[in-house]
Parts: sequence; structure tokens; C-alpha cells
Amino acid sequence: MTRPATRPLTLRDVSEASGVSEMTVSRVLRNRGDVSAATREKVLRAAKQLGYVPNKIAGALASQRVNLVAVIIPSMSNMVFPEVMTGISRALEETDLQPVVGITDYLPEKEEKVLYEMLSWRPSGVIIAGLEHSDASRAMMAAAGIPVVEIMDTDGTPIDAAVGISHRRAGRMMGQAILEAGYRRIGFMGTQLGADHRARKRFEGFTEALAKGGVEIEDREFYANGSALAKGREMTQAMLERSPELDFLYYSNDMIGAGGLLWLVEKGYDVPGKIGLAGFNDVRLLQGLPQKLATMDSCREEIGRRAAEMITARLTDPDAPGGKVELSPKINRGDTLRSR
Amino acid sequence: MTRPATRPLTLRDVSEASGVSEMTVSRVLRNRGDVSAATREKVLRAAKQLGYVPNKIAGALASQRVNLVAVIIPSMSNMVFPEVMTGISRALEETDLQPVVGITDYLPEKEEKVLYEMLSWRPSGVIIAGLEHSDASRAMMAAAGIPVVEIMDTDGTPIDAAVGISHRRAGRMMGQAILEAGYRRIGFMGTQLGADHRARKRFEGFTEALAKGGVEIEDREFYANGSALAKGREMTQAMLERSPELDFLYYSNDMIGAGGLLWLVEKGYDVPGKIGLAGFNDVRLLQGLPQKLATMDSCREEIGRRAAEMITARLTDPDAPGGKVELSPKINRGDTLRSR
DNA sequence: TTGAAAGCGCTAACAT
DNA sequence: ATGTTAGCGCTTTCAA
Repeated sequence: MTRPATRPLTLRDVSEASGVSEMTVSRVLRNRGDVSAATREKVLRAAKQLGYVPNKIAGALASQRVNLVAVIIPSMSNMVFPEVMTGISRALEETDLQPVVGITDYLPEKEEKVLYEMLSWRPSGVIIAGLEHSDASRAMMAAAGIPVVEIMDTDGTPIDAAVGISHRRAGRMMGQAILEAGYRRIGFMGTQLGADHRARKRFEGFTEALAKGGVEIEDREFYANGSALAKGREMTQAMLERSPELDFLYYSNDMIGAGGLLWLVEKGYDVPGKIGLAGFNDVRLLQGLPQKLATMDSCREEIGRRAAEMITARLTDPDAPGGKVELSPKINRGDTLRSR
Repeated sequence: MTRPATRPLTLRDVSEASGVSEMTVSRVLRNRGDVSAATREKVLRAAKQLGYVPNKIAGALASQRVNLVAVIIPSMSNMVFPEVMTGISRALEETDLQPVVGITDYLPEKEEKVLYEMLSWRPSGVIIAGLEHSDASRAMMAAAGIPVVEIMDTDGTPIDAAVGISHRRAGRMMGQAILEAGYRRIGFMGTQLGADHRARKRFEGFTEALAKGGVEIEDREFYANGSALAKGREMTQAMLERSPELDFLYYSNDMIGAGGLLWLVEKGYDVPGKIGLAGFNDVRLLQGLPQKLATMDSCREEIGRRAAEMITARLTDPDAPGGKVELSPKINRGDTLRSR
């Protein structure tokens, strides 16, 4: 079954063990071309017996094809991205393509490095989060000659194709909904708006919608590191001590929103009577909180699925439609955003 | 800067553009051997100008080395594994190795498939979760002739090397702590104990410790899918309606424990006066709950770091010590496990 | 310091 | 249905 780990096995070993030419062995192992059942059996038995694992490096070099799709995302601990991955994996499971993930930590330089590293393996396609990339990154992707799908965001111009939502519009929608519900004294909490372009766009859309209603944000607070739940709790406390007149808190993500909600409930605030709340993302994880936080679905799994489908489509037909696909997120009012 | 995406660029293109032999171009691009500063400059400029990205497939085939470490884990949505990944990435950042992740969804057949797929890229090492693998998987790893580190668990015999904690002991420790604190009527909630060997071992250790104190679990409930927080809430409610006499609930992970805690606090239970609680994993995410759940650190980041270090050590020195490294998890009593 | 030649292990294309 | 040949794009080795 096994052998002392020495030199890795090659096709030639299988060929010799089975008495069949390397070429035919190769055919059997890839289910290609016509091979008689008898030969097939012989080869399979020999390969299994030896414990042969094909060398994809050699195969890829010879065939000039690599069944890998590079997926480049900022983080894995954001909840959002594992769900995008689920969508991608599901869609690719029916094909012979495999996702390979690279993490950028929201750093453009790291994105560039990861991209370079992945492209050097000559993947069949790239799925990458966001529309903002360094010039060098854009150049690499444009020059790679493979389908590139930018995901999550549609506010901008894709290199090749894009699937996502308009975060600016998402922010506007939530702003409008809050005004329509009758809230007027609004506080905002979120991540530092530097590296996270999508959070920034939501914020811009949000303030824009408020401005149209003649309302301005009265207080705001940003955070960088730490447990989001704990941060939401702390920031909410700090903000309400500073600005007790607020009647609505808009959080840039559900986790800090949940932290805020827990603190408010604990302190006996009437939510949403005295104060309304909303987050963003609709993370499944948070089902099970005392109240359901108002939020907005960011269509993560669908984004992943559609992106993968675009890759496969353009691989089969290079002229398959690219362009921008904008999905429509829906507001979920939960228990914390009610007309008053 | 860029060119219309046609044929991918090769070393030869850079060679021609710079008027330097392919060999010397290769040397420059890999910082190998002595190359004059002038030549170096010429080459670098030409490469950048063209937007050349090296072909690692060809490079790997020629050099017979691949700077990839296969990391095989059951899931990304378990909180636990992203943190292990963090430890691995940190440790590998100082080397020229790169982690590549494969997901098994807790399915042995999928593990086998992923392993086969990854080994066919001839990685420099393997880090894989758990000690339980199919015969074929074990055979592949043994035959690969590369360092293999099994992580998370030490209750069993590693193929090559292992870093983790003893989940059996972890379960025992928690059982003892609960008895010592004076609780006697104990309920258990957790995932279905089929595929998750580590959860099963914790459960076994737990019941063993209770048995030693003459105590038996009075009620138990298992779940398979769904939001862990919501499940914890539902199961806790169901169990306490069924068995109101319980004075302690042991959850097989922090997320369902948190769900239970939220429900109990909401219903006005006195925690830990009337009823104590404990989970497992010490997930950072949950900082920010109304009370701090008793739990046990599973040393995830350290496990990742140590595993990566073992890989690099055995790569530099094939005789570097392998064997089993058992880390010592500590109980964190939080607010929900107090002597009574 | 630079270059030339010979493969790495496989597969495409072409026999047979 | 099976075998033969000629590379894939790099790096190793050896020579200059």
C-alpha cells in the first residue's frame, strides 16, 4: 500500500508496474480517450497499489491549463467572506475548478503581493473583493488574460466584470428608511473609514440621504481593532453618555450593532421606542439575540455564486457577457426600526 | 505598462526586451548568484515595463520545490479555524512559505479528495486538523515524503507529528471544576457527536470525570445545523422546560453557550446562582456579552504557530524532533462558574 | 559575471 | 486502442 517516503512516484513508475505505456496510463488517470476496460483496470490497480498521486505541476505545464480560481479577499474573520466563499464553492463544485484563497488584511500592498503570487500559478480566473486596487494590481489583472470578477461593490468601474451591490445606494436606502420612520437625531458608529471602501461608501450614501431630508448626523464614533461586539457596547455607552438626545443609532456592521443592542437592553432602554437601531450585513450568526436588529442583506452568498458562474461562463465562451451585475439588497426592519 | 492580454509573458520576452540571456534574467528575478548592478537594473526595468509575472509552474517543475504548505481544516465558519490560520500565517510570514487552505466540511471522503488534490501540487508540508483520517488519507500523507503536522488534538497516534490539546483531558478538567464548585445536576448540549471527534472526546472526558464523582448527566441535547446562537437559545429553553431541576449546563462550544446565556438572562434566571454555565473555546468574538461565559482556551493561535514552526524546522533539518506536542488549556471561570 | 545545454513530469498532436 | 515525439517555461549544472 505505502512505501518508505523516498522519491515521489511518477507516471513512469505506474507505467512500469502495469506494463502499459506512460501515455495510456496518463489517459486512464484523466479518463481521457478510449482505453480498453482491461488496460484501465491494470493501470488503476497499479496506481492505487503504489499510492501514486499525479504531479499537477508537470501536468499544468504541459497542458497549459490550471483548474484553479484565485479568490482574493480582505479577511476571513469578517463573517462576510466565509459566506461569499460558500457561494463560490457551491458554484464551482459542479465544475472541475477549485477555489484558492488569498487574504489581503485590507492592505493594498498585501493585495498586490498576494495577487502577484497567485497569478504566478497561472489560475484560470480571478475573483477579487472590491473595485479599488493599486495601479500595479490593475495592470497585472488586465495583463493576465483570464476572466477577472470584482465582487461586493458596484460603485466604480470594473477591470473586466463585477458582481455586487451599490454600497452608496445601500447607505441611502437605510437613511431614507430611518427618516421615514420618523427618527431625526441620529448617531453613527463604524470602522475607521480608511481602508474599507465599502463602509465609506455606505456612510456617504447615508449622510447624503439624511441631508436630503434636512438632517445631519449628530454624533459619530469610529473604531479600529478589538472584538466588534465589545466595541459596539463600549462605543454605544460612550455615545449615549455624550449625546443622550439621540433617537437612532446606525452601525456600519451587525456585530457592533449587536453589541450596542445588548448594552441598551441590559440598561433597560426602550428599543425601538426611545431609540432605534440598525446595522448592516444581515449576518446569520446573530440570529438568537434578544431582539432582531434592523439590517440590510448584503447578498453575500449570491455574490459568490454569481461571480463563480461568470468565471465559468467566460471560460467556456470568452465572449460571455461581462460588465456589472448590481444586486438589490433589501432592508430587514427586524425589531429595532419601527415607525413612530 | 500593460499590453492587450494575449499570450502570457515568458522569461524569453524579458530576455529579448532587455538584451540579457534568459538565464541571467532568471537569476535577477530570483536574487540568485552574482549579477552586475547594471544588468540587474536593465532586467528589472524590462520586467516591470512588460508587466511580467513569473510562471511558478515551470519554476516548480524545474527546481522540484514548491513553497506551499497545505492546510486542511474542516470549516471556516467555526471561528476556531480562522484563528488557527492566523497563527500559521504569522509564523510563515517570516519564511518564503505560503499556506494554502482546503476545507473538508467534516467529511472524511472530502478530506481524502482535498488531500489528494493538494498533494498533487507537491507542497512542502501538510498541516491537517485532527488525528482521524481514512486509511487512504493516511497512506497518502505517509507516502508524500514531506513533513505532516496533525493539529488540534493529541488523543491518538500521529502519522508524523502533532500539536494540540487533549480534548479528553479538557472535558475531564471542566467536569472536575464543575463538581468542585458544587454543582450536581448537570445537562449537556452540543453538536451531533458523529463527525466531530474532538467534541466527542471532550464529552467522553466530561462524563468520565462526573462518573468519578458519582454524578451522571441528567439531560442532553444535540443539534446539527443552524445558527449556533439561536440553537443554544432554543435547546436551553427546551431542556429547562423538560428538566427544571438542573443546576448546570455544559455546552460543547461557546456560541451555543452564549445563546443559552442570553436566553437565561432574558428570562431573569440567576446565573450562576441558580444555574451555572460553561462552554468551550474561549472565542474572542463573544467578549461583549452581558456576562462572561465560563470556558476553556483551546490554544488555537498557538497551535497554528507551533505547527508552522514544526514544518519549517523539519524542512531545514529533516531530523528535527517530530512527535506530539500537547498544550495545556486553562479554564476561564468567567461569571458563570462560581463555587456555591 | 554570464551563457549553453539538458532536463523536471507530464500532455497535445500525431502516428500506428 | 495504444504508442511516439516534441515540447510546456523554467532551473540546475557545467563551461566559458
